[in-house]
Amino acid sequence: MSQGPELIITEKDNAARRIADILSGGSAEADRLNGVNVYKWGGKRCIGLSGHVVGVDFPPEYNDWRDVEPVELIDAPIDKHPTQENIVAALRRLARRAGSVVIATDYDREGELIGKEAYELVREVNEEVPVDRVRFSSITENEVQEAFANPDELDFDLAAAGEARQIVDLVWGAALTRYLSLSARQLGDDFISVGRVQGPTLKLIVDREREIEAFDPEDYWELFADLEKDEGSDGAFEAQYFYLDEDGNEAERVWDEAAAEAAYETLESASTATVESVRRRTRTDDPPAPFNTTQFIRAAGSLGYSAQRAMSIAEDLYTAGYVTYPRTDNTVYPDDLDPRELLDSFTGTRTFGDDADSLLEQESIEPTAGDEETTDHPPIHPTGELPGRSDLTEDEWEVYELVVRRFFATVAEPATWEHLRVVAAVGGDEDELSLKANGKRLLEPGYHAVYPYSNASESFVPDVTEGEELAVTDTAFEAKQTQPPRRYGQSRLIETMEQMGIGTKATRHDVIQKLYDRGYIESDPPRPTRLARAVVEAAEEFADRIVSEEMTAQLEQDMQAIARGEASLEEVTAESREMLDAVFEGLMESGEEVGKHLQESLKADKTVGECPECGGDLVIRKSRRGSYFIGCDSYPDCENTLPLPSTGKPLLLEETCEDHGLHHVKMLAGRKTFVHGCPLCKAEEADEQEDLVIGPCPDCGEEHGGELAIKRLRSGSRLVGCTRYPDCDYSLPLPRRGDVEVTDATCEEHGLPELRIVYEDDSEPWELGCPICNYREYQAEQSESGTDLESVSGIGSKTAEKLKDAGVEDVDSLKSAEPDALAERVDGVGPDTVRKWQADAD
DNA sequence: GCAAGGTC
Repeated sequence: MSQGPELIITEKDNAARRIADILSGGSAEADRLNGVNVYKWGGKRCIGLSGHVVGVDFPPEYNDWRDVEPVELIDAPIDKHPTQENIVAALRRLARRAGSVVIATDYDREGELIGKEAYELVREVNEEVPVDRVRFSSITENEVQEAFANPDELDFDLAAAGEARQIVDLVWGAALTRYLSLSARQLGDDFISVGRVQGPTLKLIVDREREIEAFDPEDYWELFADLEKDEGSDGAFEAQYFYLDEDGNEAERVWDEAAAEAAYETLESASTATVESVRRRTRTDDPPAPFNTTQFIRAAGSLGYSAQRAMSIAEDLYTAGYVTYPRTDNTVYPDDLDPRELLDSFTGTRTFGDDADSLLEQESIEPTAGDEETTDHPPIHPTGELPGRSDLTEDEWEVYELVVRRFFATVAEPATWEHLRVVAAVGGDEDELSLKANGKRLLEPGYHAVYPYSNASESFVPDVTEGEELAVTDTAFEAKQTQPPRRYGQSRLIETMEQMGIGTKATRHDVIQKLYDRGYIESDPPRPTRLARAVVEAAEEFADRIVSEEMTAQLEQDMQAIARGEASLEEVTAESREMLDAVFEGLMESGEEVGKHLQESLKADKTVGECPECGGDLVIRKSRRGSYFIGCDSYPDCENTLPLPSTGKPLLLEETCEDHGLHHVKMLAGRKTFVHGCPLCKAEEADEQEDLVIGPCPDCGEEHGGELAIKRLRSGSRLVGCTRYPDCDYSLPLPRRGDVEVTDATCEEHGLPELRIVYEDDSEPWELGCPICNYREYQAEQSESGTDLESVSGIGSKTAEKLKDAGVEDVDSLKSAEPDALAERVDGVGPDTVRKWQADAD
């Protein structure tokens, strides 16, 4: 029997802490090793990894994209190397003296692989130690105790299935990405990527855009009448004309204009309608299933959160202990979730107390269940540990409330509706027309009472009886057109990816973000760029698999075969490599074609329009200082340029300027995004507008007689600046939006008039006051707050709070912090993470 | 500097 402590390895720190807590009965203490948390009690140690701590890649001699032919990557060796050095080092140190090891990573395929990676790291330093595997699908007392009482073995076949995926993804992704990037001469930051998941996702978006463009609208007409039970009563309602089509189905759209007009003539001349039938039905409306990641993102999406933002908030709420793990496919609550106990934790609270009480009054509580029951994690639900209102930001609170209320909904009663359908007729025997109205009344609100995000709107139709005469008080004849399909929104995209089986709960939202980062999509809902179309077209012609969902479907089958022991990793990856060989044979034959097409599309994405000076192309360029401007493609023969605003990244809109034919420009800058419009119009407006002098320049007024003036720049921005510019560059900013008015009031300190900003819409004018005082106040505010830590990607509100506790107040102090020392002070944060933040902040 | 999958 080996001596030494038992070492428990989990997939993440959070799980390690909770498992240690359960197994130790609360006595475990946290210690830090290499900046990694280790929980200790009795003869046990528990450490959390950070997902994969080793990664697959080609050896360094394959690193140079220019030196290595992409095709060579197909049969290149693949190495595994630590990617999280500090965690790997800590694990090795613990493993060396461990008497036994228990792998307690997540209960899914990737968890098995992560477990196997940990196993190999253990074996490197300790050949003898026995290694067990435990499996549980939620970190609760019962499940964890049960799992540790019945340890199992690692499933090496299942892990091999995951490894096969890693290899196939790397080989196809890297070889094709390098090929496309090289052929389009796009090396560096702007490389052109493809992959098994991003490919089909991008094709989905491009295909939809193709449908929209190919769409041929059709005219149709719809007819409506307002009916009233008794004249002057409040029993008025709208009814719509319908008829039975050739197949005997009810139809409302009239496709023939003459027929529509004839019907309308009858309708318009009718003064009464006779009720022909009344049908009343009671419908139950079942409460929704528990949240998996996709449905959570969708619900948060309807509150206005992007997929990325929703997940980031959920992550913070999870880390703080308020909600369960947010990455899950499961829509069935585990047996040991006791709804009453969880509801109990909300009683007496201001926001949720009343609803929790009313739910607890139900005789029996039977939570809803969705179709997916998985072993990974429970559905997303509140943990029962409640945040105070001031512990969370407004957004966090809104998302937290959504999760709480979704849980409430899943344990609430169904709603019942009364549907009332009335059919009435107008006209005589010859030209009789049918009108229908559908009313909806909520009889029992059920779950809607606790879940206001669902649609519970009623539509009124009064109580009428068969044979009753109704007055026709108004009629409407509406000419309409069929509409093209809508672009996918982010949550629809994620739902569709889930249906197609591409990506995972933890990656789908990242894939969408990647498409934005690569310049494939823009705006929200996302719209594909020319480059995206060219990439999809090239793939369709030469490497169809990489943009087809089939690749994932096939890989999924192969992985299952490996997991069952019916196929080997070697067989599957060898077959995949052969297919990629065939793809490259086709690409080699195409010569320069693919690259040319990609380059043309890249240029089209940047082309604003025709240069008015030389007839060449005006394109968006980036200056050496990193700012954007518009320049002529014929430079240096033509030196025409137009400035762009200094904030944001330019995006060309479809819309073009009527005067100049140039595309309008939108500046993307997160919440500060705005439409700049035609860059030439902006420049001309600035040239035409006289500077308006408002007072002496505080810098050079006395000495040189400089004066301050309200100026409009060719880039579209406005400022108060010195008339002696460029000899004097004194300036004060002015807001982009609204008209600047000069008031009669004068600032005594600076001798300048006070300014007011008035807006085109009716919103309150902004009394900006003296521009010098205003700017001074603005600067004071800025320096007080510093740059917000949360502006760094990866830092949420909870982490920001922890950093502040450790004395790091803003981005500047984060940048100057010493990573190892900071990691020691902040729970759950390693030095590598700090370095990543520092890099992001730069 | 490539992918996709974990996690932060």
